[in-house]
Amino acid sequence: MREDDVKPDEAAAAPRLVRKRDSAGTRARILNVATREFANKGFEGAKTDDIADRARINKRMIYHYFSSKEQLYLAVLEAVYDQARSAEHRLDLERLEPLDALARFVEFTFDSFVRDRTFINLLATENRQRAKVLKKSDRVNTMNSPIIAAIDGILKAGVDKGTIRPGLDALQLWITITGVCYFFFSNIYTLSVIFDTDFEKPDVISERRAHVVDFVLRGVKA
Amino acid sequence: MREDDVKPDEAAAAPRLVRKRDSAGTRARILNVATREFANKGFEGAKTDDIADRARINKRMIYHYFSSKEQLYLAVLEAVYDQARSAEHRLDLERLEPLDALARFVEFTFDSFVRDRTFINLLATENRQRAKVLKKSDRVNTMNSPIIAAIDGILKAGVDKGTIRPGLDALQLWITITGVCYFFFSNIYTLSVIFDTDFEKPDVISERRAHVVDFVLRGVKA
Amino acid sequence: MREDDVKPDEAAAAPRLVRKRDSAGTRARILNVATREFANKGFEGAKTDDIADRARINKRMIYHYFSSKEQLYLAVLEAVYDQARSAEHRLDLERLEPLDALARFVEFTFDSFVRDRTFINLLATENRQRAKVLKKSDRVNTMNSPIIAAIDGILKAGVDKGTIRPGLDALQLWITITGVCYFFFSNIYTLSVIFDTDFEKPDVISERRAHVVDFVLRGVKA
Amino acid sequence: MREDDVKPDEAAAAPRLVRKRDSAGTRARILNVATREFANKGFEGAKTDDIADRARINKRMIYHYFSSKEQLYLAVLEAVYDQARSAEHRLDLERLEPLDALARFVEFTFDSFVRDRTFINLLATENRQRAKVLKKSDRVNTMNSPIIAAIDGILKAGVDKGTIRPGLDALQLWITITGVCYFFFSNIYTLSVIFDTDFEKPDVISERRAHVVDFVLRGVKA
DNA sequence: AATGAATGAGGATTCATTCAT
DNA sequence: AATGAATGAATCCTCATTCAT
Repeated sequence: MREDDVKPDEAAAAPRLVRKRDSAGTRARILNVATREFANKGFEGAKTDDIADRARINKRMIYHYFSSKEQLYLAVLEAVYDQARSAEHRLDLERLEPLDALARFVEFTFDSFVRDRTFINLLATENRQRAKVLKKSDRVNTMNSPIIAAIDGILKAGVDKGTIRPGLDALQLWITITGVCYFFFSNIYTLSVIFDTDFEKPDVISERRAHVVDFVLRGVKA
Repeated sequence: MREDDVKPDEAAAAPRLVRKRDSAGTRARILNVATREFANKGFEGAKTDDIADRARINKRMIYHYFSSKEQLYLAVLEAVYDQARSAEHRLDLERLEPLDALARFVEFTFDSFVRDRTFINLLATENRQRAKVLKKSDRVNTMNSPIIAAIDGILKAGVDKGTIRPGLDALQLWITITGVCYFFFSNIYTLSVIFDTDFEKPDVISERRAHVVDFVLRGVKA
Repeated sequence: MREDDVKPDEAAAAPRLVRKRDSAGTRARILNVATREFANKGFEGAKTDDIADRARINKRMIYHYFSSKEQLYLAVLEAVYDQARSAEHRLDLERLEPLDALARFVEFTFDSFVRDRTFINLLATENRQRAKVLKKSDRVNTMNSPIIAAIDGILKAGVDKGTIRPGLDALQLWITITGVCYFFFSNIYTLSVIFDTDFEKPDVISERRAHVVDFVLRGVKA
Repeated sequence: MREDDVKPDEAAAAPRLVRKRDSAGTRARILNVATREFANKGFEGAKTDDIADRARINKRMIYHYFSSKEQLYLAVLEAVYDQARSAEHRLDLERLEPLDALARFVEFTFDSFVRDRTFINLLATENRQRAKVLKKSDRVNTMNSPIIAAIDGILKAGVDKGTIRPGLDALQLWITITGVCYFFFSNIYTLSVIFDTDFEKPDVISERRAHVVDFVLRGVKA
């Protein structure tokens, strides 16, 4: 039972002979490759040998920079949460009309999964092991508060303007929006089998996108 | 990195010396234990040794009845889909008013995850490996059509009666409902860390349940 | 590293439902299949499961009739030696002119390997394990004396008639004749690779046959 | 059914604690031990665990240096063919009179099997599996051409000088010479049982040797 | 900083054989 | 006579990690 092998990494492959004692580069290359490996194969399925091979570094370097497979995996999780948060940060929702801001957030969330399911895969792995590793992070928690605060602001503004119904909780809404986007992608392979359809086709995806935006706005409007 | 071990299986433990040559029983016991193992540890993380120990059978029997770890895992997937489908079947939504029927379906979906996250865990594993194994099943696909047909019937009835807005697609709605319930549970561990809250507490869960039912009905009403 | 699988046995396949409690038939079928299995895969490579499957009998029957894998293997060896001896017996060399008799024996030996390499394969296996099993037979030894006696008679007659040179030992000659035929077939696969030729082609075989007969007669003539 | 165990390897035993990180040495030791194991037990009968134990290396090293049991076995085959070829090379037959050269080649072939039956045993195994592994070698084929060319030269010279009869084919003669020596050793255990004699006794062996040389020369002389 | 060699504890799977009917 | 269930000891191979340089 072997996963489809990830292709050799072009970005990583390049500076083979040139590079010598490039601390930051080596570390970054390990992290990049490890992110893909853990996302594609899960924690147990990812092999340190493969990561070393694909990163074109000596296996010993993994331990030099990250101490253990688990620590490397945690570094991957933290990096990926960082990226997600800073992408949200760049959204700049405050300047939009409340309903437009929500629509944009839904689209942003949905599209982020269209581009890349790395985050979803890592979270699947981490939840299967009950967040055992993520719990050990001292950087990750409260990382998501800004987006909840932003949504809270939008809701309040919308209620004030009469465009959004009162009584909505920002955290619940965030979970709902994320979930309604997330599930389609997190389960896209089994859904494709069960419904005997290829859910990855662009038109299926854009149909889904339209439904999600419409549905969320419906549920939120005054 | 070892998962918290599943507790020894009481059901399985009982008839140690009494049982002899109980074909159906042995098979069933393997399947039960394997379901929990694969759900708790994923495909790679589950160990045939552990399954054999916990099922209190000789390891060789796994191969006698299921040929390989992968086939055993597929049998688990099929069994679990079967159960899900027959639970849906018992719902008997047709007799209710359209909006009530939808509410009941949402509650049923949500509650099924409250009781048992086995299905969620297995799907997480299976999606991480791109449904590689599920694809090989010749029993699973189209298994879910009945529920889509049922929802379609509800939507049509609701539109006729003027209680449900027109233009909704049954499959999209099913994905939305399932997703809005599913994500909360599939990601409950990482969410708990990120938001520094215990999302498993009963009052958090029932708050979430109320929100979901309310939100779906809002999105559906005429 | 899996051997080319032997095809399902038509002879054995037939009387599936008809046969019931056919002691001699069951035993014979096991022996037939086992002969092929041991010849094709060696002692270690032959699997009792496969033998049972191909003989279409319950695995337990092997133990019923033959006690163990090793005993079954010994029965195969004995049967195969029996057949070889009785084929030699039918040769009836005494009535021919000494040189013709030798020529005929060479051809017979050579042709017996063309038809069937079962014997060669079994002997290869048995010699690799230093005749450990054959030693345990109380039927096999001295089985080959008749042919040596026959050759001895031929040599003496030929010397008397002046057609065969004196000083030849019957046993040495038997080994030489057998060896000169045997080696070509026992090593036909590696020879084919080493010399990059297909030694199994009919014309290659008949060229070899002519050489062998010619060479032996040359070595023997007065 | 366990083969007589090979005695612990003195050569390998020595530098237990001293040796550290000796790449070439480790590889060579594995290859040596594996050669004996495969020769004594065949491919299926040889156990990687035993090889590791006897080579006094960690089992993992076998896979480090040779990737798999089959690759290790192929390396053994190639090494053994290499040795055979270079021994032939050292023979330097060209300087001798044609008949003496052939006599010497026969004696050399015979004696090589007296010293060591490793090669015979490995070929027995490999032929039983139809040269499946040897076929995969890209180094082995055409390895034996030099000796055929040498014999061809001898035959031509002998014919020219009138000491060797015309019409002999070098390849056929090589097969005949090899076979006439080989069979006695490849089947020495079963022959000993069948003829109830110990064919390994020195005087039996030298009697055989004299016969073979005499017989080949007879078959070749003008 | 970087490397290749080395390790020990598993991991899935196979196998000849025996048990209970 | 015949069967399917059950067993325990191997067997090849893998993996995260450490050693020596």
